[in-house]
Amino acid sequence: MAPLDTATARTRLLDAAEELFYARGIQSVGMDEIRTGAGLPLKRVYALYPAKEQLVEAYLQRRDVRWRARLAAAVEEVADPRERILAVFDWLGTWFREPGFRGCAWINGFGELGAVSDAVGRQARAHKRAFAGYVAGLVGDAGLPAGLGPQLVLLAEGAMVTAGILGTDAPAAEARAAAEVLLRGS
Amino acid sequence: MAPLDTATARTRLLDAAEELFYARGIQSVGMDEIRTGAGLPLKRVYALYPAKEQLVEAYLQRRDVRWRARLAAAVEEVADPRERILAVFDWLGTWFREPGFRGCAWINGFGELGAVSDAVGRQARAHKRAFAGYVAGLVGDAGLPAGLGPQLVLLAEGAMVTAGILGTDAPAAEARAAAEVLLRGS
DNA sequence: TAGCGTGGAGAACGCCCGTTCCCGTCGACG
DNA sequence: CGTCGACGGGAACGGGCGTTCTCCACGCTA
Repeated sequence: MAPLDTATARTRLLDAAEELFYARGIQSVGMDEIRTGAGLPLKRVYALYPAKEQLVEAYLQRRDVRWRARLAAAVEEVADPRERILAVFDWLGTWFREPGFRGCAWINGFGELGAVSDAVGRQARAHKRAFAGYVAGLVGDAGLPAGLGPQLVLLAEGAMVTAGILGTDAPAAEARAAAEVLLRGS
Repeated sequence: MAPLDTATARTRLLDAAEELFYARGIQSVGMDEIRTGAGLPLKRVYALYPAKEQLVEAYLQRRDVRWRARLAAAVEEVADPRERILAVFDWLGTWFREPGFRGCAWINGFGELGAVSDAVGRQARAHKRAFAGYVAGLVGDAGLPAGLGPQLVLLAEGAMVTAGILGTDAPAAEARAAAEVLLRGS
C-alpha cells in the first residue's frame, strides 16, 4: 500500500479505534485489532500515539467534539428557546436509534477505567461538564432559572444509561416528557 | 490457617471480590489479588466458582440483593406514599456520600463488559429492571399515574452516573427537587 | 503407629497483549 | 545506474493473568 500522509493515517486510526472501543469496550480491544482495522503498520500507530492510553484519550477527545457538534446542530434547527431544550431529548432519541448504539462512551469508559486511568477520568469529567454547560446555556437563553439545568442533565444522563443497558429508545421520550413538566413547573 | 467451611469461604471470597471489582473495575483486578484479599487458596476459589465470569456474576447478584434491600429499608422508614418516593433520592444521597463510592456497579460493569459478556449484560438488565419495578410499585402505591415511574427512574440513574463521574453528592438533591416537581405536576 | 486422604500454599503453564525490533522493498537523489 | 533512506509487514519480546498442578502438613482410621 502506498504511504499515507500523517493526517489520513491519523483519521483512519481514530476511526478504527472509535468503532472498536465503542462497540466492545477499551480493554477488550487489542492494539493489533485496531491496526488491522486501520490498515496501518504497528510502527505507524505507535508513531502517532506512543501508548494505548494516549490513543484512548484521542478517541474520547475527538468523539467529544463530534458528539457535541451533532447535538448542537440538531438544536440549531429549532428557534424557540424552550423547544430548543426539548430538542436535546429528541436528538437523544435519534442517537439511541442508530445501529450499534451502546450507551455513552464516557460513562462506559469511566466505568471501565475511571478508577485506574487518570486520562479516562479526566475525559469523562470534561465531557460531562461540557454537556452540562451546554444545557445550562440553553436554560439561560430561555430565561429559565439556573437550577433547572442540572435537573435536565440528570434526565438526559439517565436516558443514555437506560437506553444503553436496556437497548431501547423509550427513555428519550420519557425524559422529554419529564423535561416538559419541569419546564412548565418553572 | 484452619480449614474454613464452605459458607464462610464463599462470604470472604465475595467480600474481597466486591471490594476490588467495585473499586477498580472487573478486568483490572486479577484472580490472584482476590484470593489474597480473601485469604483463600486459589484451589478453593476455583472450587467455589470455576471461572472468573461466574465469580463476577455472583458478585453482581449478591450486591443486587443487598443494594435493593438497603434502599427498601430506607424507604420503609417513611409512611407517606409520596414521601416514600422522595426517600429514594434521599437514600441515593447517603449512598453517594459513602467513602469509596464510585457510581453504580451495574452501569460500570455494563460499560466495561456488557458487549462482551452475556452474564454481565444479563445482570445489568435484571438489576435495572428490578429497580424500575420497585419504583413503579412506589408510584402505584401513591396512586400516581404509571408513566411517572420511568421518569423518576431516569432521574435516579442520571444522579448515580453524575455523582459517580463528578465525585459529588449534589445530584441526589437535584434529582429530588426535580422529582418533587414531577410529583406535583401529576 | 502406619497409611491415607483432605486441604492449604504457591509455583507453573499457556495464552494474550502492549510494545519493540528486524527485514525486505521501493522510491529519491546524485 | 547505484546507494541510501524510509516505510510497510510482521515476527519477537516481556509481562500479566486465568487456570491448573504439585508438594507438603495435618488429622483421621485400623
